[in-house]
Amino acid sequence: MKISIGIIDDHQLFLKSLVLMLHTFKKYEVVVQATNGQDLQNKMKADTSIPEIMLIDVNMPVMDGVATASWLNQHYPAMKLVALSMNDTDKTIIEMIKAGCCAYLLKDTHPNDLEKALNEIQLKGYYNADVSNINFRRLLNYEQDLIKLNEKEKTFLQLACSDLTYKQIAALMFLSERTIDGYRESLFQKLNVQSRVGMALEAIRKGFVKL
Amino acid sequence: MKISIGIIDDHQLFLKSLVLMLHTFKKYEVVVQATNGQDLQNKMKADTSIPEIMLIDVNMPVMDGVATASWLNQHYPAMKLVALSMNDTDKTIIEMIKAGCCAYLLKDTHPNDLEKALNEIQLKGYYNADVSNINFRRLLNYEQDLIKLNEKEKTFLQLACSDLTYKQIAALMFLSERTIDGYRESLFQKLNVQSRVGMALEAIRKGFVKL
DNA sequence: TACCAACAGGGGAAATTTCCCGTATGAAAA
DNA sequence: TTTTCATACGGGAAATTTCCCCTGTTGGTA
Repeated sequence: MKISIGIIDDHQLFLKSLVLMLHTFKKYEVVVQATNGQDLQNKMKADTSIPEIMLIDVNMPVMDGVATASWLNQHYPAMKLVALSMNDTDKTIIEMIKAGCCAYLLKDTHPNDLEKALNEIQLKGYYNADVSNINFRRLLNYEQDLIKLNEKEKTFLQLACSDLTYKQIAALMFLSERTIDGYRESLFQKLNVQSRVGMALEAIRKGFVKL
Repeated sequence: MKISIGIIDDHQLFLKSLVLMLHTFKKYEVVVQATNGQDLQNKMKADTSIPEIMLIDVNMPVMDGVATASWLNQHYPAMKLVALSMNDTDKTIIEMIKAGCCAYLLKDTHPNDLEKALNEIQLKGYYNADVSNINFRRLLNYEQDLIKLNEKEKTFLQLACSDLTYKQIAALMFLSERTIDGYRESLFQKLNVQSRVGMALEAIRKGFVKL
């Protein structure tokens, strides 16, 4: 009896290629393919075949990796979720783990390592990726230097990443310039920067603000 | 006689999977695989098998897609170069074409389309990707709104994307604050922004400065 | 030779950002 | 009930950014 696998990735070429690759691993069989979380939900409804292991790409349109992993974790708690990503700098690593993934693999891992990882997941229920691949120190330190922002701060940060002056931002948020000043100071401290430019850049790096 | 193909992609999993996929296309055969331009150069030196078509990933460490395509175009002018990328918003599309690529494919194209594209490239020497896949308007307008920066401006822009003050930047560039002021004004105009924050953000969006 | 375009720089001023100081209010905790 | 804490706000000032106007040099080029 082969072990059933599901794959979710928005890149058709990668998705289909990976399916081919998994078929060369004699023990495994791909039973579900989807290009995003939404797509998967539809296919899981229609099709009754529930894979034992699900490979999930982190970056996807429509319904991303974290949301998909959370959903799967809730509806199919027994399913082993594996996150697939391009770059380990991504702050979503920890979020994928929190969302219920038992393994994290980079797309530049060797096929042999993928097979090994799958075996280990099947056997032990989890897989610790190669230390050389993922920056574990960052991962472990992540929680403690995880910066928490409240809604107002997030709104302010979003608006600060633009050509707007603080006065304009204050007007948009229906707050006094002084109050905005307080948020700025708080963000400077949390992000460890000395200027608005630094703040904007750091906001993007940390993923608080997109593009 | 099969048509020989080369593939360059830093993601092992994708690379190897793609090789498998190409082997399912009966007419094609992968003769060279590399994880970046540098790697390819070494392999091309050692190995005498020169592929007719080369698939090149745009985003790679060490030696990126554009540099690799240029090098191949110079040293193997007869080789048909195909750019592979994740996102069509990338400004490197036009650069890949300029570097000598005769086709541009997104990684979320369907395998069937890849095969069609390869056939067409083999036949006609080039391939026009599906209009629905690539934003051609952007591509066509690209040249005219391509922003040209001289070296000093690039250096300044890079330094401006930080916590540094203009005074500090001036010192680092061995220029007067007034001169820096001129560069700032020039960049504001070219990037169509009103503030340093906007400039930094736009610099990142346009790819002049890496995150 | 005179003109033009580019680059480098100076003085000054208004707008904005950054950083002090301190106050008030309401909710939660001691 | 007093204390603590988070949030909202104000005045003022220094630093920085932004925007004017104007000078000089250099290297083509008409």
